[in-house]
Amino acid sequence: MSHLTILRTYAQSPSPSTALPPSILFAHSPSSLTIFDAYPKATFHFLILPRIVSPLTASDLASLKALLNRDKATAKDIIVGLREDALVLKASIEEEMVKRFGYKWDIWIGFHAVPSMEHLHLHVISSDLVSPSLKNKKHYNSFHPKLGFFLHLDDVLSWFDTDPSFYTRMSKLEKSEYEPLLKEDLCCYRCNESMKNMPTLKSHLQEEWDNETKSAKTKLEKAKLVQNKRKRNADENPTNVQAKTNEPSGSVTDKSELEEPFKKRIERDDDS
DNA sequence: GTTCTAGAAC
DNA sequence: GTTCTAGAAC
Repeated sequence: MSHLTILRTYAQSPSPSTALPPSILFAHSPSSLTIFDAYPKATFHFLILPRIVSPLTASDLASLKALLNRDKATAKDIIVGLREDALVLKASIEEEMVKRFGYKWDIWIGFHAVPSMEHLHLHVISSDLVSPSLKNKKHYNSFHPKLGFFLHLDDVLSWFDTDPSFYTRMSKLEKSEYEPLLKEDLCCYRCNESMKNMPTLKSHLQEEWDNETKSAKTKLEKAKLVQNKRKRNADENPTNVQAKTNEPSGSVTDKSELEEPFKKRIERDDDS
């Protein structure tokens, strides 16, 4: 069995849960399979595959390019379907992030412009890009969120609503246009700093993620303190909650801690 | 897609 | 001498 066609074999399976072990298959529906990427390029990395069900053929679903260059309405249906599955998956990844790491961080959903394996597959990958399987420049650049090789799902969906000539142009997905991107110099997608080589980039990505984790946890701790303080104040003075919560706290120096809940309150007022 | 390894880069 | 990349082989 060739590694290059293994995904098609999965997608053709009439009974995925009996054919595939739970170490490969994460979930499935009548229209798709969600599998663990065999060589995850981040802490969380899954693939969503559309199943080959009539009237679709393996060749319709060979790649994003193949799909976009067939019937436009069908292509949109398939991609919208994959999106729904991806959002469900994203929610369960976030739940797992909170369980295992105490906070949640970005998850990217998209296609490679030029795939290296046959059969359409949607990547759902956490933004840390910290993984032993991320080994070379091509691996990294293929997921760099601003380089152009990784096609964010919502960008691809937006092509359907632009003028037809733009859709036609984007649907070409020419190898010659995208493959050179994989050879671009290494640079951190977060801070834009250029990196000499892969080992340097990998330790930098680890650092960036560590910093993200640290500040997320600090933020959560601060929020908890504010919450506890409000609760204490309310308990001490149940008849005058409003006056207490409006007191300036004095110790909070970071404005962003206050802006976020404030913004939400404004939005709620606007909605009603 | 990965593994292996020659030779470039340091 | 060691580290690292990138192309060939699978």
